[in-house]
Amino acid sequence: MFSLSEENYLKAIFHLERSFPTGVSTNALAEEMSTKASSVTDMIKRLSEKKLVAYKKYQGVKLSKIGREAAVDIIRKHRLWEVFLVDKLGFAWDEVHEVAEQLEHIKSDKLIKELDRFLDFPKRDPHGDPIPDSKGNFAISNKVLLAELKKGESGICIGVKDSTPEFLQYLDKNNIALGKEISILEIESFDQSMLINLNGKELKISNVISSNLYIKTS
Amino acid sequence: MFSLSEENYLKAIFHLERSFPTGVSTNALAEEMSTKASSVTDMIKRLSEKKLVAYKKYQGVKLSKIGREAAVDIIRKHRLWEVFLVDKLGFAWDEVHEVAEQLEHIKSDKLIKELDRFLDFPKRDPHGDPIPDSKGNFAISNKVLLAELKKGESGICIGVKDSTPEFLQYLDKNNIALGKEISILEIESFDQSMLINLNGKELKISNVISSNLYIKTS
DNA sequence: ATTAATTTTTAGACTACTCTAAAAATAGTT
DNA sequence: AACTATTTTTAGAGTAGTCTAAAAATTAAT
Ligand SMILES: [Mn+2]
Ligand SMILES: [Mn+2]
Ligand SMILES: [Mn+2]
Ligand SMILES: [Mn+2]
Repeated sequence: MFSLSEENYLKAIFHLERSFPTGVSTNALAEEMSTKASSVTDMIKRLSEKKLVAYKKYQGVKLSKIGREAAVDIIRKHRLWEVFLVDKLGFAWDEVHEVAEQLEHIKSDKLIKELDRFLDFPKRDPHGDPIPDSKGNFAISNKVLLAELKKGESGICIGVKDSTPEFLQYLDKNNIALGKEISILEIESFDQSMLINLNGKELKISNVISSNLYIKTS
Repeated sequence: MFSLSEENYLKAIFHLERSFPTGVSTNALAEEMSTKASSVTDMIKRLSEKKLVAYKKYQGVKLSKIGREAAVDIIRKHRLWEVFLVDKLGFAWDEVHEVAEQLEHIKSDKLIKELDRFLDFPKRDPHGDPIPDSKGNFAISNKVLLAELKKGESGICIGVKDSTPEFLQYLDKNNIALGKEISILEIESFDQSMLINLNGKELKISNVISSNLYIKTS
C-alpha cells in the first residue's frame, strides 16, 4: 500500500490541517516530521503524484479524500495499539507513543479488526483521543480546554492536548487523570494560574497546565 | 539497531545454517529471501562489515555470536507474536505467519517482555516451534519426523516442519493437531504411505505428510 | 515600489537496497 | 589437464528517501 514514510507524512498533514485549514506549509510539515524543507517538498511531490494530497507550488498541501482516509486509518491503528499497550500489557500512558508509532504501520486488515474486538471496541485512546471506527468516523466530543473555563465552573477531565511523557508524568504526579472532576476555585488574573479542587483537595496549577487539559462540561 | 532487511537476512541465515552447517551459500540465501544472488552478496558484505556474519568470498556465510543473538531475538519475537495472534486474537495457525513477519521487527524491549508475560511465558508457538527465552535459550525437544517411525510405534504430534498455509489447512481438514496421539498401523513399502490411528479412526497419509510432521516419542 | 527577510523549490549528492548483465572463480566431467 | 557448467562476485544503474547549498518565489518592511 503506502510506505512507512508516506504514512507518517499523511498522518502529520492530517494533524496539522487542524491548525492550518487553508493548507499545511512546507516548513510546518518539516518541523513536525523533524526533517528538512527540501525533503518535504520531495515527498509532497510523490504524494501528489499518487493523488493523496492536493499540492500547488508555494501554496502548501491539503489531503485528498483518499489521503485523508489513509491518514485516519493509520490514526485508528495507532490509537488501538495504544489501548492494547495500556489495557493489556500494563504500559503507562506516557510510554505508549513510541511503540504505537511503529505498530501503526503493520499491514493486516484482520489484525486490526480482531484487535478492535479483543479490546472491546474502545472509543478513546489512553490520552482521551477518539478512535475512528472502521469506516473512519470519529466520535465527536464537546471538549474545552480547562484554561477556557471561568471561576466556579467545573467539568470532567477527558483528554490531553500535549501528550509528551513530561506532561503526562506531571499529571500522574499530581493525581490528575482522565475521568476525574475538576472545579475552579480561583484564577489569578496576573498569570492565569488556577486554584482547582481535585479529589477534594486544593491544587495550584499554572496556565501551561490548564492550556493542555481537555474538559467535558455539559 | 538493525534494519528490517538486515533482520530478515539474519533470520534466514540462522534457519539455513541447520541445513548447511558448514556455511550458507549465496544461492541458498537468495532462494530463501526471494531475491537475486547479487543482492545477497551485497547485503552479506554489509553484515560482514558490522561483524554479524563471518564471510570469505565464495565460501558462504556463518553467523557470528552477535549475529546469532540478533537472529534468535527476532525469532523469539516472531513466535511470541504468533502465539498472541492465535491465543488472543483468534487467528488460525495458518494465518499468522505473514503478520508475525511484520510484527517481529517492532523495536521495544518492554513490549516483548510484557507480551511474554501477558501470554504466560509460552514455550512453543502455534506450529510447535520452541520460543527462545529472553537470554536466547531454546527448549530442546527430542522430536522425530513421523516418517522415521516404524510400524507399531506411536507418539504425540508436537510440531510441523512445513508451515505453509496449504499444509496446515490439510492437517486441519484431517483433524491432525498438535498434542494428538498418532500410532502407525501399516506402512506401504512401495511409496512409504502410512495407515495411522488418529482419534480412534484410521487415516491414510502419504509420505509427503509424514515427512513434515514432528512426533514426540519418549 | 524597491528592498530585505523568509519560505519554498531546485540541483546535486549520498545511503540502503535492489536489479541486470558481464566477469571471475569454483566445481564437475571427460 | 582441459573443457564445461554452475556459482559467485563485480560493474553499473535505478528507486526511495534523505541532506546541503543555492536559486527562485513569496511576504514583510521600509
Ligand atoms: Mn509512525
Ligand atoms: Mn494517543
Ligand atoms: Mn520479517
Ligand atoms: Mn511459527
